[in-house]
Amino acid sequence: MARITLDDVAREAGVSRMTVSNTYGYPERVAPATRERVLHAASTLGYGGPSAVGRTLRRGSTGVLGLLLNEALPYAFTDPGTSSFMRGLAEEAAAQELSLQIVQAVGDRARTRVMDSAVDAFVALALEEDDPGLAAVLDRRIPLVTLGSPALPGVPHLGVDNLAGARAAAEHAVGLGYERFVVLVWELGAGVARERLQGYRAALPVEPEVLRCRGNTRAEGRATAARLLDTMGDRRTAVLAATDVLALGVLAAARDRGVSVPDRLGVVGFDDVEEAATSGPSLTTVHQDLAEQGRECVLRLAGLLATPTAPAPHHLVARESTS
Amino acid sequence: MARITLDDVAREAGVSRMTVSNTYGYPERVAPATRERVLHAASTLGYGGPSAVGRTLRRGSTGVLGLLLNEALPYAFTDPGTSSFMRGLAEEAAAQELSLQIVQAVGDRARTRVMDSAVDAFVALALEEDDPGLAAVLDRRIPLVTLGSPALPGVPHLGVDNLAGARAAAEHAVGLGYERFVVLVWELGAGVARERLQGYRAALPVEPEVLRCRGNTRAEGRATAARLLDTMGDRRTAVLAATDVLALGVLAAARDRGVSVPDRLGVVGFDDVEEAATSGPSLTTVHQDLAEQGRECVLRLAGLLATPTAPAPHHLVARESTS
DNA sequence: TTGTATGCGTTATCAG
DNA sequence: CTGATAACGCATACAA
Repeated sequence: MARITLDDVAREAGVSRMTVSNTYGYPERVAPATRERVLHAASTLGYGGPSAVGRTLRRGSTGVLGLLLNEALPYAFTDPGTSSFMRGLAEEAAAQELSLQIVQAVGDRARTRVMDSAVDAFVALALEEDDPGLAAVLDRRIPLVTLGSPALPGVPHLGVDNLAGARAAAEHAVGLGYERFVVLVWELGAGVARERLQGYRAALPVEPEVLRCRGNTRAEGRATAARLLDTMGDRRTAVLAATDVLALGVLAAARDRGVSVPDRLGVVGFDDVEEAATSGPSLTTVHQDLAEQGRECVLRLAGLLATPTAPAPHHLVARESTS
Repeated sequence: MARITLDDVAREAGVSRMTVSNTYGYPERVAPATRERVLHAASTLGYGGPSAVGRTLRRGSTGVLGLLLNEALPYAFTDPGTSSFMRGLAEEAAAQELSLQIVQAVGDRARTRVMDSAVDAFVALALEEDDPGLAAVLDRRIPLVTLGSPALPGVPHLGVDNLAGARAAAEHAVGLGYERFVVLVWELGAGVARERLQGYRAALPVEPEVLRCRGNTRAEGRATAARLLDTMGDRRTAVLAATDVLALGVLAAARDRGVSVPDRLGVVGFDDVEEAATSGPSLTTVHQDLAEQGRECVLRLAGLLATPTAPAPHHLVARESTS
C-alpha cells in the first residue's frame, strides 16, 4: 500500500520523470507510444496521478479558501442566516474555481489547526476579538476577511451595521407604543449580538430587560419567551430578538400561550431569513442579504473587489408581528 | 510581498534553518537567546511561520477530508436533509481534528478540480454513476465513501435502503385506501430519487403518475402540486414525494387550494426532516438520521469504523398527512 | 544546543 | 520529443 510516485512510474516505464509529468500535464507533448508506455506502467503500479500536495508546493498556491469557525460550527448548517451566508460563500468560491475548507479552531489546538491549514486565505465568521484561531491567522500574515465581528484595523470587514439596524428596529417598536421592552441575545453571538443589543438599547426610552439564550435556536427562543410570558403583566411588551431564529421562537411561545401578537406582544427579529416572511404572523425584522455577503467575501479575497469596505445594506421590514 | 521562508529567517538570524524550524516546532530544544534572535528576525522579515503546504508534503498527509459535490452544491446549505448530513459530517470531522473541504466538480474541469484537491479522502454525495468527478476520485485511488448513490463495487457506501423505505411508505398509503397515486421526484436526485421512485412503484397496485420537479425545493413541490390539484377529480389521491421538502410544498399547495389533507389528499415524504413533525398537518414520512450518516462517513474514512457497510436504519413515521 | 545532509512529489527550464 | 538539473518549503536522522 506504499505511496507510488512519479519516479516509480518513470522507473517502471523506463523514461525520465519529466516525461511522466508531461504525460499527465501536457499529453500532446509526449509521443503517443511513450505516453502509452507511461500510462501502462502507471496502471500496473497503481499510480493515481500527480500528487496534489506536490503540485501545490510547486505552484505556490493552494486554490483553497479557509473558513474559520469556532464552537458555532453547527450553526453553519443549522441556522438559516448562517446557512445563507455559507451558500453564497460556497457558490462564489466554486465559481472562482476555489475550494472552501471548513476549519474549526477551538481550545488549545486552535493555533495548530490554523497553522496547519493549507489555504490561501481565511474568512473568519462572527468571532470574538480575542479568538485564538483568529490570532493565529493574523500571525500567519495570510489574507483575511472578517464577517460580522470583529472589525480589526487593517483587515477587510464585511457585514451590516448592526447598531444602526437594531436602532431602527427599536425605534419602530417604540413608535408603535409598546411600553415594556425585552431584548433576547444568545451567548455565542460574539460582537454581533453585542452590537445589536447596543443598537436596541440606544433607541429605547428605558433600559430593556436582557434575556440570554444558550444558543441561537428557535427552541431556545421559545423556551426563554415562555418563561417571560408566564410572568407578563398588562403592559404591552415588545421583544427585540438578536436574530430571526430567536424571534420565531418567541412567536411560537406566544402561540402556545395564546398571547396575541402584535397587540399584547410585539416581536422584532434581525436578518430577514426566508421564514420571516411566511411565519404566522409574519415577522418584522431587519433585512440583510447574507448570501450576497458570502459572495463578497470570496470576491474580495480573490482580489476582484478592490472597492473599500462598506457596510452591507440593510433596511427594516415591518410585518405583522408589530403594529 | 514576496514569500518569506525558513531560510530567509535563518539567514537573517544567522542560524541554520533547522534552528528556525525547531524554534517553531520544538521551542524548548532551542536556547532561549537563539529563540529570541530567530523570532526577532522572523518578525523583522514578516515571516508568518512554517508553510502549511511544506509541512503537509513532509508529513505525507493533509488532514483534510474532501466532500465531492456537483451542481447540487447549494442544497448542501439550503436543503434541510442535506444540511443535517453536512452538520454531522463537519462536526465529526472537527472532532477527529480534520478539516472538511468542499469541492464542487462539474463540467470539463471536474477532473482537474478533483486531481488538484489536496485531501486524504473523499466523501461523494448523491452522485450519478457516471459523474466525471467521481471517476477522477476513483482514478486517484484515494479512499472514498459514497453516500446515497451510487453504490460502487469495492467502495464503502452509506445510506438508507431507499427502495425498502419507499415501499413501506407506499404500502402504508395503499392500505389507507387512496385510489390514485402520484409520485414527485426531482431532477438532480440521481440514484436516490430513482430508487425511491422505484420503491413507490413496487408497492403500488397501479403505475403511478410521475411528476418531475426542477429542484428539490418547497417552491417546486408547491408549484407542481398546484398544477396537479387544479385537475384533480373525485378519487382520493396520494402524493408520494421523493423528499420531505417536496412533500411540504405539496401541503402548502393543498392549503392554498383548500384541499383537505388527509381526506381527499394524502401526502407522504421521505427523510423526516425537523419540520415534518411540526408542519400543519404533520407529515407522514420515512425517518432516517442523516446527521448520523454524516458522522459515520468520517469515522469510516478515519478508519475507526471497520464494520462492514450496512444500510442505515429507517422506519415509517405515520402522521397527520395520511389516514 | 546547533548544524549538515537528505528526501517528501512535483514541474519549469533548458539542453540534447 | 526526451532528459538532466534545480527548486518549491519543510523536518527527520544523525553528526558535531
